[in-house]
Amino acid sequence: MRIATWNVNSLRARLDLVRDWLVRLQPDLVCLQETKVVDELFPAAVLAEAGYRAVFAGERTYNGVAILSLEPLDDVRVEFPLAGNVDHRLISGVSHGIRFYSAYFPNGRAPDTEHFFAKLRWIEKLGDLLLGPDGSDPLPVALLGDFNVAPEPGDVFDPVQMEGRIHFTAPERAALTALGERGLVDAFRVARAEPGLFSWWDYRQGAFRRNLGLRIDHVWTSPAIAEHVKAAFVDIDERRKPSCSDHAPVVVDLDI
DNA sequence: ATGGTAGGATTCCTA
Repeated sequence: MRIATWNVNSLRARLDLVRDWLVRLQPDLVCLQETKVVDELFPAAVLAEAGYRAVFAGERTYNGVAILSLEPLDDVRVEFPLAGNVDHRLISGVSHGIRFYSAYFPNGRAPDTEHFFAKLRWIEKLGDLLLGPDGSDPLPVALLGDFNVAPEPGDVFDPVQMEGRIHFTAPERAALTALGERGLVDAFRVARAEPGLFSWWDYRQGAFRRNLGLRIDHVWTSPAIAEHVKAAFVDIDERRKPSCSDHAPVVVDLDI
């Protein structure tokens, strides 16, 4: 089974790239973030032509998540981890006996702002939602998405320069560590231990050309699923193309 | 320290 996550930064702006990528890579399931489209305008027909079903939860201009799959998903849920926040950042469905989540974590904007603390709370509440207060979900879980956090020094272009900046602060990394300790494994890292495997580069300042990237897009799974990881890669070619997203797809191959 | 590029709905907001 090939699974992937891709923050497309507007699905309609990226539709040709996404469709061509699906046809070429043939993933079984793809989690998208920042679709930036209301459900009424979701381009389901174009994706269906490429052979993919879609479930989605979007809004105007911002946020928006979807899961594309070759096989239909069961028991689809649209959820809002943080009470009072209606950003469309989380959708899930069941396939192959696994609950797959497409998640768009809050950006946080800048350390020690209200948005930053809301990000930390959102991550904590996501853990409650995925794994329950006692870490018990009846199904194994796969959490794919734009986590907006680089967990380790090898996940940022310069850990000294980045230390304490948004995406690489101690509280953000601690929030991810706590989430993992509830029963999730970085499945990408099962196959790929080396530093510098970035998934996002800012559009500005020639960041991609200079490889000033971060690994903030992740595939985390229950331990029983992580045992089945056979390969993983960032499809960096998608970041070189005209009119590309600022994120590249992250792909994990499982022998299930 | 600041601002830089991109997308989307409209002269700014978010990332």
